[in-house]
Amino acid sequence: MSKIALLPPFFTSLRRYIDLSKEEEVELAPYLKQRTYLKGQYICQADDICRYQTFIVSGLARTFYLDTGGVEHVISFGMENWWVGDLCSFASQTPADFNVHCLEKTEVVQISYENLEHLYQLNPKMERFFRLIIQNAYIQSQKRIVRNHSLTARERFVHFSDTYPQLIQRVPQYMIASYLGITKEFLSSIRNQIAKELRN
Amino acid sequence: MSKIALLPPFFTSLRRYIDLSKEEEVELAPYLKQRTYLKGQYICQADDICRYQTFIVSGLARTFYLDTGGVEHVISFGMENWWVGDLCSFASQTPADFNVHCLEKTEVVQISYENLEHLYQLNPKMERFFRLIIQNAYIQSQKRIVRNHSLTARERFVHFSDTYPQLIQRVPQYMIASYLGITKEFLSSIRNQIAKELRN
DNA sequence: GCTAAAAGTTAAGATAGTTTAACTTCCTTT
DNA sequence: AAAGGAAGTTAAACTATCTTAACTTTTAGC
Repeated sequence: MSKIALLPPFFTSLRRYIDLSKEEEVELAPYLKQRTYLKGQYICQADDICRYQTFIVSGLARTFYLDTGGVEHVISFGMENWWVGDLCSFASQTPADFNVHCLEKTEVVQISYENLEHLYQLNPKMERFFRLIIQNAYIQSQKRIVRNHSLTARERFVHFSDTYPQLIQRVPQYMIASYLGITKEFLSSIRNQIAKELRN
Repeated sequence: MSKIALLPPFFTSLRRYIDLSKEEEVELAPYLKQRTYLKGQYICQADDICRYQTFIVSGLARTFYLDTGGVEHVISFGMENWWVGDLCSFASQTPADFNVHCLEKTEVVQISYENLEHLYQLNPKMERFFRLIIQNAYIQSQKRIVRNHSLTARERFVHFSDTYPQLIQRVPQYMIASYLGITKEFLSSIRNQIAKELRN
């Protein structure tokens, strides 16, 4: 049992960007796969080919890679209503650099490479939808580069806390440090410093 | 006089991603604008609304922004066959954060916001084309975040030199330093160090 | 060609962030 | 309830990078 219907929230998310009739939903549905990952499982692993674009209905995942020294670098978190996956690997169907790792039980809707290419042909609205989704992701990515250039570690942490207050609760601190590009020790000292200032 | 036809290289670039018949080219042409910017001119200025997606046929531009302290941060360079513009401003038709500044005389093909939305309706291939262009830009942007996290300043400079050897010649060093997220003085000392090592 | 402005260099002193390592707290599992 | 491991903290020593400032070289306008 336990597999509830994940398609309604998925279609709700589509409808934020494109108009979709009930008939079109029915047409798309056969190309979509519902799945539940347990805490600790991987949606995508480095060196495998990323076979799916994955929409998170509930739960939480992080995308990270291992550098040549074996150190983990978190490059993003994905939660409700976000898409995750190694887009480079998916688009070219070549081995992934990134791992997508569930930090909680995570329910998803997935589209395989073949099905997505098929859907693009079937309904041009899908092309528009992903153009818009990826466009937003790209804009956010540029803004992150800007922040990395012009903010201090402390300012980046404050921005992160303000932007994703839920994540501060749900994600271990050392992963947030990695996402911000600093060590866990330094993040700890930043938090300590902020806490001290609040006391005064 | 001087305005040569910029559309052929533009269509050649489109054809790398989508099939386009001669008739379709003719159909698109009225929505495209050719323009030449002189060295030093701005394709887009912060606080203005970015009205065009701009394809560079020849020349060179940089995208930069001014932080709250008035310091310039170069976020990208654009040369032949690249698209430039403040995508965030363009997509939402709100004031831009970025400036796009020509470092050389730059010949471009531009599409206005209204015309692009029209073209998306007119021919769904355009939606596909921009989905692919933006997808590549996003993948590159993610890779840049990865490099910023895991490489030293020196390694980032070496990667830049290897990837864009032409730009090393064409772009003032202080702009490259800014792009790499370091000071011009530090880049100077990195180059000095590399030159010394080569002599041994 | 001359001159001023822009770009690049050098070096000393300052600092944000890292490293190491020892310690504490908090979860899990049994 | 005890034990072991994962996560988080603290602090000292260290390093990559920045800041400042004086200097040199290159570029561009007259």
